[in-house]
Amino acid sequence: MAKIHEVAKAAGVSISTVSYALSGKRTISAETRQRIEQAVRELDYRPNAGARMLAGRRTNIFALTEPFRADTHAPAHMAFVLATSIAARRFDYDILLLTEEEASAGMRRVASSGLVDGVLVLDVAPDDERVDLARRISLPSVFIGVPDDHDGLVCVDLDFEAAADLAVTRLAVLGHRSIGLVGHPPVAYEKSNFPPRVRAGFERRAAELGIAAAVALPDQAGQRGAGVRAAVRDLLEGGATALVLHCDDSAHGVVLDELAQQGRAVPGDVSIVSVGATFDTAAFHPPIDSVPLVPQASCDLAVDLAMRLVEGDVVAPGVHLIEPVFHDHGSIAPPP
Amino acid sequence: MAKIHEVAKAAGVSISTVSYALSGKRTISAETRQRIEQAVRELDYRPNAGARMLAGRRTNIFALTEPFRADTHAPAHMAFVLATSIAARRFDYDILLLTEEEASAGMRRVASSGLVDGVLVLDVAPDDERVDLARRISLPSVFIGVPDDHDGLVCVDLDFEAAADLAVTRLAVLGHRSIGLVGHPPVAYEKSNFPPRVRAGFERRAAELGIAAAVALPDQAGQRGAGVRAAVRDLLEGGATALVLHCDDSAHGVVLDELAQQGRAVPGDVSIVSVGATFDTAAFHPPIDSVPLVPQASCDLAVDLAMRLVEGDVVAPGVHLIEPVFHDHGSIAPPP
DNA sequence: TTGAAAGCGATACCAG
DNA sequence: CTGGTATCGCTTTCAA
Repeated sequence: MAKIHEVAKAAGVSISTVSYALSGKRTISAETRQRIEQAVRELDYRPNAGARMLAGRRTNIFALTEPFRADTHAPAHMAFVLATSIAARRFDYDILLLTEEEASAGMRRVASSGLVDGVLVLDVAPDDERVDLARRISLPSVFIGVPDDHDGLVCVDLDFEAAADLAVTRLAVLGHRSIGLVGHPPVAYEKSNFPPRVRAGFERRAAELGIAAAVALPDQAGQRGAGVRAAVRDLLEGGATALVLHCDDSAHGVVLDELAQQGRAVPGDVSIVSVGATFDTAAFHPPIDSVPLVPQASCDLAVDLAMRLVEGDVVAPGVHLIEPVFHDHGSIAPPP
Repeated sequence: MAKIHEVAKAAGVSISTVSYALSGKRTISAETRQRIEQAVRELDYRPNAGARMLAGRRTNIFALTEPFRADTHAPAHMAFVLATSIAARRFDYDILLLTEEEASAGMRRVASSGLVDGVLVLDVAPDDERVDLARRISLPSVFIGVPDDHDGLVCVDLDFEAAADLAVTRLAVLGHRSIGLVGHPPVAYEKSNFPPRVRAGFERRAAELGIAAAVALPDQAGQRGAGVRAAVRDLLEGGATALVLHCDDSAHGVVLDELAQQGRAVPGDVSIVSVGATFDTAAFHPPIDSVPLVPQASCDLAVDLAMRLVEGDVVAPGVHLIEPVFHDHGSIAPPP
């Protein structure tokens, strides 16, 4: 709990010199800087957060709003929270949590109390009420995800269309002429933003390449993945030699299990590519090729943009798309 | 972004009166209070967080340290984070997230920078490194969970022994004389704190009542819950007429599925009670009686204690146990 | 390259 | 019951 005053005295300089030495906002002679750094170390000095917030223009805190919705997938969500925190720490920023009701009311609160420098918006819904709020408050905000109405907002997301495109292209290059998509349950195509984008990219690219494209949106409510199993059978009977998966963790497992039960080898008989997964597709047996949604990539970019906004730099509003990357784990091959 | 000065002017009083009116630390005439409250509302005034931290003795922020361990169960963890946040808001406190490496280093950092008033420790391991840290820093801290060495620390947790005791007692009252425990995988009994406590409570109470008690700690690595299924078969063949479950979500499902396959009815042929679950056991088919671990209960108590510590009140160090509650969903009955 | 001093916006003590 | 004001610890402008 040493104060800047004590550091200054110990180093034999003024407090303003200490402040500048620490912030680096003014050139300090190497010698002086040495003495100050040593004093800081010896006293284990850390600037008082409150004083810094009051005197400076920065709080060094970002709010993270995350309404835990009923359909929120906990592991994926946790990965994003973690990634955000890691990204923020790289700029010496902390994360303040705004959950549930507070996800909206809290945005107002922290904005007018000057508790944070900006807001990171997680778990974005198509008709998210935080869209209006973000426009109303004076704080910079960055959405991790894309609401339907995002005029003037800064959003970050994986380029899901390009991801599906990439998956289809890789399969086409190997010679596949008929590909199936195992998607989320139908409801996800109304309540979420990205499933339709995957589907669109899938269908568009297939059309461009003159490839047969079939889509199955199995309901996952069935026992033991009955819906998913039926979807797989339908797609294969329809002539598909490859499957693109855009579904959750367990559905991936069910697909592999169904193929195994049918005695079809991966990738010998059927090729598989996962799109937009946040879990580790290499952990399956066999490992599955993937064009993943990488939380750290999204959150790094989001925090970068938030920092720029805090600095007062101009940031183009709109959706900042992250380029998809293909991860090869050996689950695709030419069709039999 | 109105300031206290403007509120004072608008209400025709001094700033100290405004401050006292808001904090309630001094009696204000009803009339004056009215005018101030109106001014506050009209200007949408909120005290500046930085100024408050600097001038007052409080930051109104708690740090929440949560190292996302490899074996952290995401949904349960999320429930605790959420519950902590809700509990804190009731005292007008916010939650600052300290994740991963920062879970420890961050404790030091926020302590010496005066960013928070206290630390809530989540996801506690038996040999948690944050134990030493908590003793070293000057901030109040409350552990949600119990480390092996908790001398002088304030900890909060469900009374797992009493929970198992309660489950056994209920079954004994109905006439069961042989009960089986389906537990976590063996490794959990070394790496976690509470599984042994459930086991101990289970065995002790059974011994007291002269009831046969068998324990199975199935490995969950097997395909389709093979380990859990084998455990259920063993216990029933051993004569058990009731099962106490202390295992994860999916293992619960497997137990029910195995019983169904064996053609045994619940609770007609076999009674079942879940102990220490954080998920909704009433959602199974059939619904399962439960002595749950309720995140909100733990976190409410933890925040209560943290508040008392912040206020300077004396809080008895040691483990503050939460009394278990039995939730009846109709899955227990007299033995056949 | 460095120092002195004016705030930042509340809280809470000392008066009245 | 209400007001004036010292104070919190730092950042940053103005001077040297």
